[in-house]
Amino acid sequence: MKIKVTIKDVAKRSGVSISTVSRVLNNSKPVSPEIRQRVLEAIRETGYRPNLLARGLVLRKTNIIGIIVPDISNAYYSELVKGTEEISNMYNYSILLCNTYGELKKEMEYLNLLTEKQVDGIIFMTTNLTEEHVRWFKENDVKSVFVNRHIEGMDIPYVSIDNYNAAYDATNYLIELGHEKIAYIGGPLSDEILGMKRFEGYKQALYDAGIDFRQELVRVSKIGIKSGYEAMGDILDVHKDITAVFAANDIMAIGAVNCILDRGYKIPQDISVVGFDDIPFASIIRPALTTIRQPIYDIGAVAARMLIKKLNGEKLDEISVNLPYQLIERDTSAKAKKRRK
Amino acid sequence: MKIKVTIKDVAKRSGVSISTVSRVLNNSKPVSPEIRQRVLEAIRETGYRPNLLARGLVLRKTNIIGIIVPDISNAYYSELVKGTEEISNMYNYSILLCNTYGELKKEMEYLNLLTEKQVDGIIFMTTNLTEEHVRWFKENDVKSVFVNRHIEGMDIPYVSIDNYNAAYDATNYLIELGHEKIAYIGGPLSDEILGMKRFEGYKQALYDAGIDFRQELVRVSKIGIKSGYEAMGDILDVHKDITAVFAANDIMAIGAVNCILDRGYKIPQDISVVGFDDIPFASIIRPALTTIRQPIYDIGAVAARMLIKKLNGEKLDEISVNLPYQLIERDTSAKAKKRRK
DNA sequence: TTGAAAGCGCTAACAC
DNA sequence: GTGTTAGCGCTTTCAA
Repeated sequence: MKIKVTIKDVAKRSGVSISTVSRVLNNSKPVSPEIRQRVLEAIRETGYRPNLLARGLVLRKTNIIGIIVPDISNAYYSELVKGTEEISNMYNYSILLCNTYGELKKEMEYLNLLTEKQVDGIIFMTTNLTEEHVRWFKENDVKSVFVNRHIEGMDIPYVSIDNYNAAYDATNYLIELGHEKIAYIGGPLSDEILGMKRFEGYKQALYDAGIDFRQELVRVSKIGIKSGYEAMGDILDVHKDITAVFAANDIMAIGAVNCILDRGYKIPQDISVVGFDDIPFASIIRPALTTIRQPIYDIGAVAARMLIKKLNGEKLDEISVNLPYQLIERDTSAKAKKRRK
Repeated sequence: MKIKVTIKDVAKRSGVSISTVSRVLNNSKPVSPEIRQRVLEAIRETGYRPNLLARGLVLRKTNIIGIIVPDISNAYYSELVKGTEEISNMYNYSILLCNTYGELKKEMEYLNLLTEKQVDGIIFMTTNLTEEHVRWFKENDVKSVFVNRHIEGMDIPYVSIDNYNAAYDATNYLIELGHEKIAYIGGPLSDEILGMKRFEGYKQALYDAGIDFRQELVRVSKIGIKSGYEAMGDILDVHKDITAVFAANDIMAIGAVNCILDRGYKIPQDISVVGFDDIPFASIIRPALTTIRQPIYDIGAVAARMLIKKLNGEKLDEISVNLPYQLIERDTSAKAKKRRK
């Protein structure tokens, strides 16, 4: 076990005071060239590494950003975390990763833990923003940025996409292909985005096109391939004549695709499917999935950038950012066979 | 901006010394019930939260584990990180996430950064273990655990699976199905696992079955769906009569599957495909991929558990652990049409 | 059982 | 330009 070498050792070895060492370390004040040289040499010889913990204690700054996600093994979140990680690293911040399984209890624990660990800021993601969250963020003024969620009336920035309009566009795309019986598969209603926003976009598009909304054509369940599969099955059991389905995310959409295929229907000839997110696998599965592309990596990157600006006391141009989305036409969607009446 | 409340404030408010507060906080020494009560109350009233940074400085313990991965957006690594995160959290450790893109430079930077941040230990993953890594780990005695890689002659524990035998079994499975012309698609040779171990298992299985190894049937490239697709294409251009292919991981296998399908062959009737890893999407794509299942989550969990034992000074039962793997038969593999001679 | 004081490794006034 | 010193918020001797 080597003994840790500290700033004192470097000071002693180079025959200067610790403040001088600190100065060359941080370039915080001028130091004469010869002394700087001596110090640098001593650092090299001793293999000195500054203790960032100690520095953090006096500077009240850890250069650590906490990131709270429901499920890091979910392609959506891992891509997003990658974005935050890269940007953070660029600005000399590290990422403390917290996985919550979407459980409120864990989320609250992590929120508290992160503040105790003195992280400089928090990037927060949850599927279900509750009163308890709101209260916490009101009581604890930790610099934070939200992703995909938003607390009304608080100045916590957030980054997302316009889920309502994106869902509207996706549905409308199917309508323009001539589809009328368009099923909807979504997340639980407790989920503001996957349960509500996208559902509303779907309904509005139907409405604007003069198509009656029919509750029998929608299935809502927890998010997952299997639920997507089952939801599709439930609908197909009763409504064999649907010609299209819009799923609130790719995971559910892929489940739906598998179900449709397993039942012997052809995609897109018999049934068109449109997903949401454009996770990497959307383009890989066959048939490749038509979907709404979210700039997932960018969302993470922008969230990190906004947080860092906040940490630097810079003014944010906008408190909330909606990044552009895009409809990606691939192989699961086609014109409806029967003409629209 | 609220002013941070410190242990001093709590002490003042409850009319005791900071040492007493510290004692009730940590249960480190007996404190009389009345005083304990007073202190607890003061803590509640002030909303005091211990500063873990300061505690870490004196205890020389941050309860943070650094984890270094090539690509967090890769399903394999994100699942693995999930395993470490969960176990770490159970034992009161947090995860500092470092994404390297497999670049040596970034890996070294992170290694240094993590030690400066005083993490208690490091879980290290790389695709290509170099001399520089070895040197670093020799010079810095940071408690670490390796995943899937191993430094010969050092007592750094690692956890993995037996890649050689798993690849052997996968290949042998195809042989037993009657296949003889079995192509191999793998990672770069610089990659100890995806380039070497699995390749050798493949060759040995061929050898043991009396099948001549043919270099023309192997393609090696960087890891990715696209490379898998292209590698498969290259082979198919020349050798239209192969009846099976073993890919060194699922990503490449999925690329290969898509290529085979795009060229109008049927899977598994014309060509069987076996992958490696059993990433979540292996069971989702159609046809579902036959593959070797690695207990990915468990690998991460075990790595974390081992590291934490090390941090506690507990003796490890084994310095290196190979977790069990399993061949999962799904829909991309079937008996060869022509009988083996 | 409690308090005073030293010190973890560092930065930043403040003096010189 | 350089050194001395007072903390940052906490734990832990050491005395009382």
